[in-house]
Amino acid sequence: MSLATDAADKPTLYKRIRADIEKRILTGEWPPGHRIPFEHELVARYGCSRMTVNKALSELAQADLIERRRRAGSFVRRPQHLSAVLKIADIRAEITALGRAYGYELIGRKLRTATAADRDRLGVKKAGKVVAIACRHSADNVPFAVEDRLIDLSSVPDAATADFSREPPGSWLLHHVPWTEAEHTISAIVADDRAAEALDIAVGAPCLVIDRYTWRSARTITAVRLLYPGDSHRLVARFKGG
Amino acid sequence: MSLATDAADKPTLYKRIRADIEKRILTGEWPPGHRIPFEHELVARYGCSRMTVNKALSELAQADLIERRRRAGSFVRRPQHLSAVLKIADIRAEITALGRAYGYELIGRKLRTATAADRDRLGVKKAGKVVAIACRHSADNVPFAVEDRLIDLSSVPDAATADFSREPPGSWLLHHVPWTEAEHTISAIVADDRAAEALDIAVGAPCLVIDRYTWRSARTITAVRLLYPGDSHRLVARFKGG
DNA sequence: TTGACTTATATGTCTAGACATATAATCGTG
DNA sequence: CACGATTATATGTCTAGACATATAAGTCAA
Repeated sequence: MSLATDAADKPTLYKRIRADIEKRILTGEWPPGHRIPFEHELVARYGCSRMTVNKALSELAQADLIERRRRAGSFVRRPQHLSAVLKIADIRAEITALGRAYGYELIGRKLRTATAADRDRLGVKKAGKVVAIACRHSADNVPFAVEDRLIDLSSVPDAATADFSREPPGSWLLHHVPWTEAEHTISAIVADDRAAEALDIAVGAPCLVIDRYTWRSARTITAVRLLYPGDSHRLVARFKGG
Repeated sequence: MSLATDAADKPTLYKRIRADIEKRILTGEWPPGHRIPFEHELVARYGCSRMTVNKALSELAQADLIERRRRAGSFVRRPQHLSAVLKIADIRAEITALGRAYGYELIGRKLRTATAADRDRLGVKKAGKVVAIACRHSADNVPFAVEDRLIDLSSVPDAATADFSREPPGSWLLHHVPWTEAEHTISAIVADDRAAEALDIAVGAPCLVIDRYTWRSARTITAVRLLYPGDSHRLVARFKGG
């Protein structure tokens, strides 16, 4: 019987507070920039202790839905563009799932102290050790993608001794290192001599480029550039919306 | 004077507890499946109250780094698969959000009975009416993307009379038609004569292509192809792991 | 052996306080 | 008016308890 507002079942109080606020943000009732009620106001409204509303607000802040500023209050954060779920699986899994034979070839692997370019690419300031890896993935013996990767050893010490001659670094990392944030940048280029040779395509042919950066908290794990032949490969994202 | 482990500066206690645990997980000292110390053990180790370690563990759980089970304890989670939220905003909103001047130009608009090619593109069998739209988006008066769109009028009758000379069809649809499913296909091509002229780039220059199909229930709403200059435009997707 | 019941226990939620800290607003002074 | 010092206040962190709840593990009967 849904007679009352929504105290029907019985989620815990802080979850209800969180859900209430979340709903108002998502429906646009509280637009970006809107100041949500102060903790003491919510305490009064829900008749609970401050720690309870604090927990609700802290979780909303952790989820980037709101921003909290001392002395000023808590505010609805800006973004909320049209968002979609894009699944970019581990390449080995992707090819295997397509029912094609996966091939992997390690082209090069170097362990070095981070150069200025490496630090710039990883977005770190201190010069620690890194592993640079170049490799090629193929499907049914046809080049599928070339990979150029940098792994920060201060974040992933085990990568120094991992055997990447048989297991692709992407798969290895996925199974050994949890990540909290990542960023993909997708762009297009035309193949230069080196790319053309590695992918067995013509110089000047279009290539799809995916630059992926992965972090654990604020710490960089790895930066990878994947080059796909653009006319044969397609990145498909299917998702549900609202 | 970094003599101790890392109590040098002074993050709050619960953050230090969280960081300590996180580090052990990252280094592999506590592999997936490992049971981390019970709250009361951490309370003893850090000499604090249970709420403090609870906050640290709760955040690690919210970040999916650990899994907490009543009566059993807290366990290191297996690293998650790579599935991500890709944000592809409405182009007008995207450019505006960048703080650049949005420009829009309708190149052509045709209302016609669906041709075989149209039906194929929309994935429909019956020959209904469609609107074909070609337009160009610019940022600070520089071509940003060209759009080639087909709208199924049997799904969106209002589109027949909508004024697309001022409002881009993407924004119009986003605000008038709810969608339930969409699919993006991203690929790379080199510019042909027509694309080169529209985007003001050289013939043979790389272009990023996004083909987007949108449905409501099983009904096609629209199919659109967006062409971006590949060397200047980047599609950025930032997301949280899970 | 299997299933049902009981118990012990780790986490989940909550309270009513406390002090710390960053900072928006205000006040004073040059 | 400009600028530095002061103050008020909202959030940040923490405590020492409490009771709730799910469930692993043990117990006992069929």
